[in-house]
Amino acid sequence: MTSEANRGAARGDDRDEIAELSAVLRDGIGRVYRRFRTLRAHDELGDAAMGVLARLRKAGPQSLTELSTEARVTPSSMSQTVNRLAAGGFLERRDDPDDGRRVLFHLTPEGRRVEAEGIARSRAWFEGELGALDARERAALAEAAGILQRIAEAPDRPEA
Amino acid sequence: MTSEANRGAARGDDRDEIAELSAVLRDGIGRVYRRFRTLRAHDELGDAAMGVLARLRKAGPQSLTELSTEARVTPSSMSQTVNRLAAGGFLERRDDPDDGRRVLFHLTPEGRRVEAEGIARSRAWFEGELGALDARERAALAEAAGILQRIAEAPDRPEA
DNA sequence: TATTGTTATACTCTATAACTATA
DNA sequence: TATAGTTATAGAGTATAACAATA
Repeated sequence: MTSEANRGAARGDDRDEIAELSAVLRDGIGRVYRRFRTLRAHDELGDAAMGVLARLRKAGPQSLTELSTEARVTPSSMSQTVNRLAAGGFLERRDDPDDGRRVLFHLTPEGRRVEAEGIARSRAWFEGELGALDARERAALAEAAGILQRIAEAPDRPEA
Repeated sequence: MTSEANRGAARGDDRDEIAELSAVLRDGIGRVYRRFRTLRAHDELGDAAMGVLARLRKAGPQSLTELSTEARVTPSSMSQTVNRLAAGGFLERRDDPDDGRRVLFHLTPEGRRVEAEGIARSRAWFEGELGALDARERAALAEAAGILQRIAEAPDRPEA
């Protein structure tokens, strides 16, 4: 457990520092996330729906399983999210020609449009705030972003 | 990364860097936030409810307006959240003796207990991940946390 | 009049359980 | 049997609108 020198330390005096960092970082993340959510215009799609559209734009047509895995929600939850999107005309179902069980979800032109425009407001706000920082602060955020993405994908820890 | 250290630059070549940082950071924040949410045990309170309990512990009894302002939700939303918490016995309403319109929400012993225990699972996971980082990475996260908290509280920008 | 708080109603997002269809 | 996807139902969280009580 306490073998490695650098990584996986978390022992002795580090523990207080880590607990403090955990609390502060979690608080900051929660605040910014909720701020994004509240900056959404009233006629815009919700965050789960927007996430699906963004995923389809970035990765092309996806199956339900792929979408639910990427978003870390159950297939059932994702099925309902894509139902709302399909009802609104933002995506289409198409049967996978190679596997009769699978369904591939494709962006419609309308879906592509709202994906491009949908995050404009909160993005303008966030970019404005980031632009007001100095280069050193932005560098810290850039490094933090990479670490957060990595942590978010980490498998559950067996938790000794 | 370009040279200068003047705040509020955000012009010329910086713009691409900021747009990229915005997208990546937002993605990382969203992923970690949702990960926190899904790590919640099924019998635990939701994130809005836990946020209220945490606020009451940290800041003492609060009015509805104070709670809703701090959480950036409408007073109506917060009223419903505290209703659920009161129904579960996690907090109590007490009339403000100095202002008949106000109600102060107090933690009950049970509320204090679940607040202390409730975040244990996701905190253990997060602290485990943070403990696996090296000191330089943790320093970047610590700086990022402070910046995020500051940004989250920034007033809306007039939108140039 | 302004502020504080509430209820009624509706939508998004999520989950578990039970189900169908295909591999 | 295993995998992919769906529907039914329920609960949390949020919002707007309409309201009551107090300052």
